Amino acid sequence: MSKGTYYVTTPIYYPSSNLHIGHTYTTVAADAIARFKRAAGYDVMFLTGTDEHGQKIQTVAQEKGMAPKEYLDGMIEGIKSLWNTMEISYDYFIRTTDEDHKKRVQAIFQKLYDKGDIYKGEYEGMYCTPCESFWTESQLEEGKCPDCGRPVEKTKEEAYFFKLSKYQSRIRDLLAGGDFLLPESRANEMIKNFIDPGLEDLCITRTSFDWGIPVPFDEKHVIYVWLDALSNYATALGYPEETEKYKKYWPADVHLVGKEIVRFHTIIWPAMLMALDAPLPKRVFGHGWLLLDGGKMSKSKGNVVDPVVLIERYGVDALKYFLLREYSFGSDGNFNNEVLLNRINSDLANDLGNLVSRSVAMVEKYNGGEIVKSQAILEFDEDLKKIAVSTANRVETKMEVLDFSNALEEIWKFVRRTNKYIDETMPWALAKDEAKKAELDTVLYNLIESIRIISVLIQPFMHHTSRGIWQQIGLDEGEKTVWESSKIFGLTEAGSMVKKGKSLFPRIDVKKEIEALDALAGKKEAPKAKKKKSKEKPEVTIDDFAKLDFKVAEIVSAEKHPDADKLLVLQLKVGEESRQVVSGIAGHYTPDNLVGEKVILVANLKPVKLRGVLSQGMILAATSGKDLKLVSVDMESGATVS
RNA sequence: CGCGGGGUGGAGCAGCUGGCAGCUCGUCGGGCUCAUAACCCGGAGGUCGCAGGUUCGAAUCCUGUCCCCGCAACCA
Repeated sequence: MSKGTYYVTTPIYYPSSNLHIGHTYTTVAADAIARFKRAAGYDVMFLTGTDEHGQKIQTVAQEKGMAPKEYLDGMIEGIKSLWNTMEISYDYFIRTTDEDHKKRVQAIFQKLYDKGDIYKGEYEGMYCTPCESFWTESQLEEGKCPDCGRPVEKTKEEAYFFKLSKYQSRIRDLLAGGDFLLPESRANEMIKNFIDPGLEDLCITRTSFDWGIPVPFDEKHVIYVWLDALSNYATALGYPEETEKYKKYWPADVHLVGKEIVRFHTIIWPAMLMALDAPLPKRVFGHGWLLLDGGKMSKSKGNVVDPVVLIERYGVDALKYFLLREYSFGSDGNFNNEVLLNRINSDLANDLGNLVSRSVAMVEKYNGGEIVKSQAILEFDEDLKKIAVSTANRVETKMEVLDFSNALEEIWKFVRRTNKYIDETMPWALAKDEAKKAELDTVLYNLIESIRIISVLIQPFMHHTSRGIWQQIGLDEGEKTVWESSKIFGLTEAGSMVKKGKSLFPRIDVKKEIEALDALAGKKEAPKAKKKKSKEKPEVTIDDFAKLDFKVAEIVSAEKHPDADKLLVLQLKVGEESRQVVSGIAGHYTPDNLVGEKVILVANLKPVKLRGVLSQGMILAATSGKDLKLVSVDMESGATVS
């Protein structure tokens, strides 16, 4: 009976804080695929889980005064309960702290090492001694440790490397080749940005923290994120053991990932598998982000949308429908409450909910709730039936390429067609004429049958609603609710009884709800703002301060830096002395209106070259959000400031 | 000339393997009264960022140009 197997995954999420709507988005999409494929007769494996190692987890747990595992157990309980609430039909939930995962990662590491694709080398990075942390150049904030604000030093440590470079040309072929990575534009991005400039071997272990899986033969090293995390897709099936499950489901049919981690899934992960001589996943889909007011959602901006609030108010199915219907899966989309509420009202309340409500009401009113089959045929029937039985095929076509939005749109075309059928046949008019009883019966039958088909079609996306509909139209889950039954018109049995129930989707007062949601968001932001202040810099003594030499300087001339957008090159006069300073204020000041300005210079800062131009010191400016103003003072050039 | 995405009726988007410019919301007018003030029909509204080119024909292909947004770089 089974058409074959289908293995779909979400990324494993990093539980350093609560999940937001972006995580929900990926997971809801994966769930829809899983349910759709199951309905279509596949033996489906749907995997999700959490990535639980790394320094950040260790730190967060420490801040809360907990052991990492204790902290994680709480977080994972929360995540599982969220997926539970959302009726996410995952088959397995992997945690990278699972003992069997750890064992398997070690086995993979060993295998790669034996093969010669892992070697010992030296990792060079910026090290903050007090925090015992390595940082990459880009993680540094103003050249200082992003955690404590203290200076870092370039330091080397022993580490293991994976020979990523060895697989460069094979990876390039893979990405250039076709539909391994969708949407296609992302493949170009990978090739041009990362592969063509040359892949570097990947550092895969650390000694600077210990919350991770130890290297099997060298315990002071722990395996760093990628080898550990990416392996989950295979270890969840038992790999590297050739278990039944592994043989059955590997390779994965699709990895769903957000665009920010496409790189790891389409370069590092395939390279690892190549090194292991394991089959590659068939496809990686890099979906877009949900943006908030046009910007990226981030915890630091405090603009994260909490799915739980939305579910409590509008229900799981409404949120799922919205996420899948509103956005093109491959591109970024703008999230906002008004769009959400309007979509719920128009598609779910007005079109679908109201269709069920009015149809069931008519069967009750005109036929005492009983569905009667009659021989009468109306001129509108044929068109309705044609659309009814052909919608499933169109949905299948769209789902094949993960086009959720248009898959749902196809179903809704049918929903609207059914609403139109009511207007065309005017059952209330037929009901007034005894002679038209047979026609009325046909109309009511066709309505309920159409609703049955709709309920089957929406099952992969909103199975809760499907059940609600079955209750109202007197249908039991069974052969009349399986996917294939949506391709046949006429399965509803004569004599079955309908019963009006609660509204499937009550209409929402958009204006009121937006106010309510804003109020909720407002309350939540207040405590968040306080938290941010904890990021103040450490206390200093007057001696520390006295080390700095501040002077008033006059800007003599200013021009744009030849090779940088955001930099201006300033010539300053400090008393009798001249200085050249490069400053990152091009976004806020034009060279012209700077000349003659008197600003404050940090005069004894070590000179550096910025994009090739010498900078002897820095000038002070105040910033708030996107605003920036130079600190200026009306004092003679050369005056000291303290 | 770092990489990439985008600029289509009031809003949000689709179309982009070239062939009368489409969808949802909003708006205006009409119909209906079974239904969750819902449903159905119709109208108004776009020189598809701008300028060239290829073509019988371009939103769709090519060239140039302007603007927006990510990433990268850089912000002493």
